Amino acid sequence: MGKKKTSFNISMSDVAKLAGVSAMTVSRALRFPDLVQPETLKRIKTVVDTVGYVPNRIAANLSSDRTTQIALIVPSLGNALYSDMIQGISSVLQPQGYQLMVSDSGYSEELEEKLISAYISHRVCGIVLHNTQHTLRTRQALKASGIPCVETGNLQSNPIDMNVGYSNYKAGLAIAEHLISMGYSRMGFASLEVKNNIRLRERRRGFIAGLKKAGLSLNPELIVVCEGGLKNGALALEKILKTDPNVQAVFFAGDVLAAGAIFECQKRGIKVPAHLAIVASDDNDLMRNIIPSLSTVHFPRYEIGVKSAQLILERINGVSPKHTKIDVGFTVIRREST
Amino acid sequence: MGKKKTSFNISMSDVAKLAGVSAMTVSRALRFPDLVQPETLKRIKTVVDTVGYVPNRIAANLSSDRTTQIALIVPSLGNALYSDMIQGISSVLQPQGYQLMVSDSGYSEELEEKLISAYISHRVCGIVLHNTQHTLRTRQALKASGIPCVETGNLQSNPIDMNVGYSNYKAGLAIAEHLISMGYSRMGFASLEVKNNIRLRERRRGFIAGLKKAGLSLNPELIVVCEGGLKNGALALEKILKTDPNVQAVFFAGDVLAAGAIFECQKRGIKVPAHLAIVASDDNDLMRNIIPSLSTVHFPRYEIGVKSAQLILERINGVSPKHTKIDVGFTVIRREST
DNA sequence: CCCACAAATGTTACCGATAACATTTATTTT
DNA sequence: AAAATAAATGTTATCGGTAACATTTGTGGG
Repeated sequence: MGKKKTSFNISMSDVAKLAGVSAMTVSRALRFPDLVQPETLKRIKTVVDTVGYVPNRIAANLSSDRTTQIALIVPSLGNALYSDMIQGISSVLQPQGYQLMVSDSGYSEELEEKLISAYISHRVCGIVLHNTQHTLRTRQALKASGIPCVETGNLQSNPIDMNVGYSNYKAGLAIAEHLISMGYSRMGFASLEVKNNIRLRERRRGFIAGLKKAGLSLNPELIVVCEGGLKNGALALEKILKTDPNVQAVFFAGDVLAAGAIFECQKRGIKVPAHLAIVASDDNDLMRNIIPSLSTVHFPRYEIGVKSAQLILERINGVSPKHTKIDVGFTVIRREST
Repeated sequence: MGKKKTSFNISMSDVAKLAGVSAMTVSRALRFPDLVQPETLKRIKTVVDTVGYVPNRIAANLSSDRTTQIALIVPSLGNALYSDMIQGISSVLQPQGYQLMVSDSGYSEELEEKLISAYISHRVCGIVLHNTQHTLRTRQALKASGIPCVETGNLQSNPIDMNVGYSNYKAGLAIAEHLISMGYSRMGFASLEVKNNIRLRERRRGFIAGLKKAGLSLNPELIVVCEGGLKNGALALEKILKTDPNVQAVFFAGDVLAAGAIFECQKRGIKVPAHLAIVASDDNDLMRNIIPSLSTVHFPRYEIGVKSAQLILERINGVSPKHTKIDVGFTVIRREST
């Protein structure tokens, strides 16, 4: 067992002794003060404060077989996108006394598997996975664990458990329709590598479908794949213009790329949208304020966070949520760039 | 005790029974495979895999009185700045089998206190606090807990425990020197509210000191305080120009503000740096790629993360770090905006 | 003044792992 | 081959709380 000389910590029974009560009464005093006589309560609180007792939640968790920790895994904390969702989750969890733990999978399915395994091992009471792909073993382990799990972002056809998000396909389609309605017909598309990235694939698929619906097609050479970063947005634009100098509108499926493209246009003196229209697919502060401001698709990320947290809490409280797959939709916002 | 009907989980002794060994051997098989005979090991592993056993780390933590979780609290996850540091921390922790848990204090000392209290309660084995102020009780609780703690960002005169960062004062001073060396003398300064924000206060103090050293002074009316966001950077610039249309250079102590100012200059047709020079104080992708690209101070955030994690691991391993206060320095990077 | 019943507190067993020590089995030394 | 040493596994007590049940104390009704 843990016979350790370390731990010069005060335990609950130490507090109990000092207050002249049993450990159980201390436990009650801390969790259900109403069940303890006011004077006893006061005595206990005094002891707790003076000795600086901090309950050992590990022991509590083990004994009660429940925790108040909820895990969130995002592909990269470097992307401020997730911030809104985190705020949304926290806004629900915080008041209920649950803690959120955030991890970064670095876009790696293997790392994600490790993280999730660790979280299951820690018996977290809920898991939120944002826009990630999962290994088969991850899916199985999560299902077997019975831990409430929400996948956010792209709406899945076969979610592990619950799903809150939007249809990237429809978003792509809506972008196409928007550009078409503005009178553009000669289009380009740029994004990060779509392999292993459902949401980008879906957006692209939707975009192409939207064009087709209007009798237009997308020249395959104008479908550009590039690395992330502002620089690469510029490079993607360059590539597209080289392939077809007469392209009228480009959909950058990624906010950073679009911003990079805008900067490149500034450099080259290309007027946006007079010479070239540009749309991005994630709304943020930069999209709104860059010059020209960028037309984008806006996803209600805060709401996604709220809904996800609510679903998990319902599950924890033994309620079966009516809907375990929630489409929060999106909005196409037209700004100066189209 | 926790006599609960829930938990239809497989425990270690279940695995032991199935494998025909004692629980202790299973425990060893999982943690020190070398101590277990190969065939026994194989038998155990087979059982583990087939029943999908996931060790209960809560129990392990309680028994061994140690955890492998390290907490990081940042003021806002909305700021991508922290990402580099997080990567740095993870790069050290990951290979050693430690997990990082990130929380957002929302710039609130009270929330931070709660979070830290929860982390102490969870007996995390290390805590990293980035650029936050702390309540007295937080400081006391942390000290009493004995948990290794690193404050990152601004170098403190009286850290709670350990400290990895840079001098914001020196950074401000360096910015002043840079601008002076470029021949500017009529300066402005803009930042978020400095109250409760040591690092901004320090940068400003350094900046003013740098000017004074060169016999220059900063018109107090040209010290502007504003809210965050691109928009407000623009507003701050507007305010400064209104107060003194002949100002030559403005130091925006905050990357987002500086970018907002650049956009405003574009809008107004103000040539940067010909008409007005602009410097920012945190380097990132946007600073590098915005047009004109922004001169900034670059802080080695990844390295801060690495160093912090190393310090904590040394402590955990019983090594007393030689230096518990590390100055990682910074670099002034001149780009097109000055 | 006794009994029923609620309020306040205590007792006990145990959550699921592990450290320390004990025991058995295999291997080597003299 | 007996003794000494190492390798492999088992036994026991326990980490610090909590659920369930037991007990004591307090209250009101008849």
